[in-house]
Amino acid sequence: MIYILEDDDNIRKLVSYALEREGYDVRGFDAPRNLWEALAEAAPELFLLDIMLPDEDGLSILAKLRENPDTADIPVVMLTAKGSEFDKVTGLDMGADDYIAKPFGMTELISRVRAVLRRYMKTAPQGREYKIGELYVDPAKHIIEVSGRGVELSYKEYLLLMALLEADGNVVERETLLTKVWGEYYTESRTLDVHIRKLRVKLGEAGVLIRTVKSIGYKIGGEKHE
Amino acid sequence: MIYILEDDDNIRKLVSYALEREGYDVRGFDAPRNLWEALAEAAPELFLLDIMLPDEDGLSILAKLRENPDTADIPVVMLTAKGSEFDKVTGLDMGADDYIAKPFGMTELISRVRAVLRRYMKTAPQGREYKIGELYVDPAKHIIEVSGRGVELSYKEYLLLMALLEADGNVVERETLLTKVWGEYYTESRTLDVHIRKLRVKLGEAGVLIRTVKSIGYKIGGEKHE
DNA sequence: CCAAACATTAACATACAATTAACATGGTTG
DNA sequence: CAACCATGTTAATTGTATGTTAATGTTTGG
Repeated sequence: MIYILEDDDNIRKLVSYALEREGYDVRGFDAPRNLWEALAEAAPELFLLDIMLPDEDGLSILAKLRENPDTADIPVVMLTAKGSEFDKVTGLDMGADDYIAKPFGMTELISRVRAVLRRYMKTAPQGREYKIGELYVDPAKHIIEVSGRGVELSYKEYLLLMALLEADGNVVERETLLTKVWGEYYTESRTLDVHIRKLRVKLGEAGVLIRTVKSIGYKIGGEKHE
Repeated sequence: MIYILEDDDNIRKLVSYALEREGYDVRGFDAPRNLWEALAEAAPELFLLDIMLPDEDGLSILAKLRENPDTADIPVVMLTAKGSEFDKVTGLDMGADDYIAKPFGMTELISRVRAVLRRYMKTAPQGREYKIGELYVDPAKHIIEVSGRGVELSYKEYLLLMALLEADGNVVERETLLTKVWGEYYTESRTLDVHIRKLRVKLGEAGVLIRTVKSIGYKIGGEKHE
């Protein structure tokens, strides 16, 4: 999702249209207050900010975005009608990730947006971590810890644990676990139970987090049902 | 240190002078081969590349820089005499971090260079060195040391180590390592294992830093999280 | 053009993970 | 309360990924 703040209706619509054709979700705003309202709901992946606006100028908005930890790391591209270098310098040094001088072509806009997003993707944190009681799991680093002590899991045990963690406390049906860990074609046997057991044993004190939901499947942590 | 590759003496000297006044160390090159020679010694923090050059064009140089793990992460700003959007797009999509269309003002140049460097600082606060336990690696100077003693690695061993280091402790899948080190078309064999082994042996006491994550791949470094 | 360094492959070793079978337990239900 | 059924448990067997070594190709630099 890209948020664009631009008071000129023509430019805003043109830009929105161009970006949407590229597959981006776009939401346009003609005044800062609408932007702030939308931000309360959800943050975008990128901002396009006009530097010249009726009431509040683009640079002070940029500053506010950088102050707020929720938006500080979201890339910002400034749109400026003034061609003077002074504005460019100021904008860049305030922490904008790029700027585009009007009038600009849509091809240029798109390539800039893409470039900024690509740079950002490289640094964005991908693998989230899980913490449930004494259990800590970092999938990206393949680290599993219970009370700070590392635990070594085999591949299937790991897949099983991940399947449960990803469900976020919801019950995962036996069949779902079997397909997720063993693939589409599994043969019914005690295999799942045996692996659940080994997982519980290896997790030690955190083993009790894995709960049996009889006749349905298993869940991890919390108290949620279905 | 900034390296600038630009065949026009006037422009090169002008740019060098402007950047030096800002406190940057600058080294100018009028032909690619001189640049490659200098790169064998030490890598810069940023490249300024002219897109139009006598023998080898700037884009192919950009491509070569991106291929080499020593320079792949160094920001590149393209200088272009052609104003057409096509060139800009191409340059950006090749992985340039910014471009500047000639004729450009020195103020703009400096602000762009500063912006790119600032962005880069955010993502690479370590300054392109790696230290993990007794292992020290400086890709820019191509130095690998274990407990202060220099270690000589072959090319593939080096690529392998870099692929692991760049992942920053995250697990790198076998397949990823194979494509990163051996290219898109590799044949499955024990090659990866053999190279991992040679790496571990050459790294001596630091060899244990490379950890096998069975059924997934390898990772380098510790277990800590906070 | 040869020697050395390096990369790859093959063949085998090893460790340990996955599966299965056989049996145990424990709770539910009529 | 007894039969039933789902799950737990254990241990033996089978299977597989990776480690290791040595031989064989392949570059490269003098």
